[in-house]
Amino acid sequence: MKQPQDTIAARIARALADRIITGAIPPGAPLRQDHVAVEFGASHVPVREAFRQLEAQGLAVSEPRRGMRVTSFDVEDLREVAAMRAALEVLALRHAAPRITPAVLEAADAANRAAEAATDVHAWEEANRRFHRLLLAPCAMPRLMSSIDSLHLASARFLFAAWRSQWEKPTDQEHRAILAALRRGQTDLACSVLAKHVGRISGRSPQNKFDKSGTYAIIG
Amino acid sequence: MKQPQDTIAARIARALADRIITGAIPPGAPLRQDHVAVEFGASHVPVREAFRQLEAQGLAVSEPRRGMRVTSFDVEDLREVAAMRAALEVLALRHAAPRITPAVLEAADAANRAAEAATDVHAWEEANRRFHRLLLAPCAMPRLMSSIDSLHLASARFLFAAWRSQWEKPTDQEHRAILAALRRGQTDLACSVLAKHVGRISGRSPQNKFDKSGTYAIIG
DNA sequence: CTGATATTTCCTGTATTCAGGAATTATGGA
DNA sequence: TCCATAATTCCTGAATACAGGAAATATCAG
Repeated sequence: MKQPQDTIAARIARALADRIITGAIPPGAPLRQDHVAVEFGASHVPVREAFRQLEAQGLAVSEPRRGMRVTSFDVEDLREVAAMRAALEVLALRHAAPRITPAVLEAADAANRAAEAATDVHAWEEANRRFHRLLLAPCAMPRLMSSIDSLHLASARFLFAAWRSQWEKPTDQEHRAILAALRRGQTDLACSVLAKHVGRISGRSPQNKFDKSGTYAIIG
Repeated sequence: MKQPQDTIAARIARALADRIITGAIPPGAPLRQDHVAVEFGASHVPVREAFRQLEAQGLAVSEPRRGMRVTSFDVEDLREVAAMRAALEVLALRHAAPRITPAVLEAADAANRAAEAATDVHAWEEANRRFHRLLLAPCAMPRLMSSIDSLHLASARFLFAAWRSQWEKPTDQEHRAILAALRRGQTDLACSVLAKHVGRISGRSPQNKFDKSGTYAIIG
């Protein structure tokens, strides 16, 4: 259960990150270190380190002498994340394309089928993220992949916030188009489809469910 | 001297980050928390938090149960940083261009003149970074700007590592071309010049001064 | 010289305590 | 009554002391 090469701070950070992403801890909520410490049966030192990790992931902000607070977001943030994802994922795909093997394409296809078979938003998100990551990872650029992962985290927050109650599964026709282009070696086409596809996420969520103040306005 | 709204951990992180970027602490060097603590007259708790901040900036890596270590880098990392900068700075400029005022252009011009008047690499780097930041900041995308800042940090590390001893000042002709294009409202031209300009940094450093193992191979 | 063991070093985490700032509540004056 | 000021309380930031454990180093026997 508990890996020895896994620090308590890292475990707390993962648990809190998951709650923030899924919306279990809402945007704007304060994170009180003593409260978290007793919940995880730890002292405040690893808790503070976990807070720093959340801060690095953009999931929380520290207001000195006033504690940590879960970050808020609005449609503008979603658009920004989408634009950054488009730019960076296209860059990654361009470098990855020559190194993508048939095995990778097959795995990505499987991930896409898993997404289309998903029955809830959580499973769909996991499969969708896996699809993107499989195609981009061959670029072998660790810093770039880490940035993309962080953006996917933010995207997932929006997804869960907007589509918690009712959620209609998208068809992911574009995923298939990307795979088809890659199979034919049409890197440019794959990149342009990917850019459009990622750009679409900022239009796919129901904007009226976010208010403009940046605070939480969710959802039945 | 000491701002009250400034935590000890943040001060330690800034001081260490500066040393790492300038090369005062070389790549691969271990960061021992107790040594840092006594040097700054602090306990190990804020030091560990500072380490996390360095980790978030990509300046150090934590090997669990073995301590922190300053990250190494090689030409491949430089190319990756350059490619990411090109992608993200073009994105930022495209959003910033319609909001750039004559005052911003004037300030950028001043920064460029300061760069050309710089007598040492440190002053040049500061002015160069200011030039880029002035033109991009009007995009009003905080996450994007923070990513670009982080990439500039990494770029500066390469710059200081490669050009510590002898350093010939570049002419920054391209900076002027970007400004001219922006003054004429030619956003596309400005973006393409910027992309080429940023891409050039990966060819401008003397590659032979980096070895392939990723360790430090610098410089008189 | 080699390999196993012992020692040391230092990272990770706990518990306790305290100082200082922020927010809230209580108090007093107009 | 209402507003401004003062007191209290809460919580973060930080220090100190200490324990457990892993890794590196030194030591010693064969």
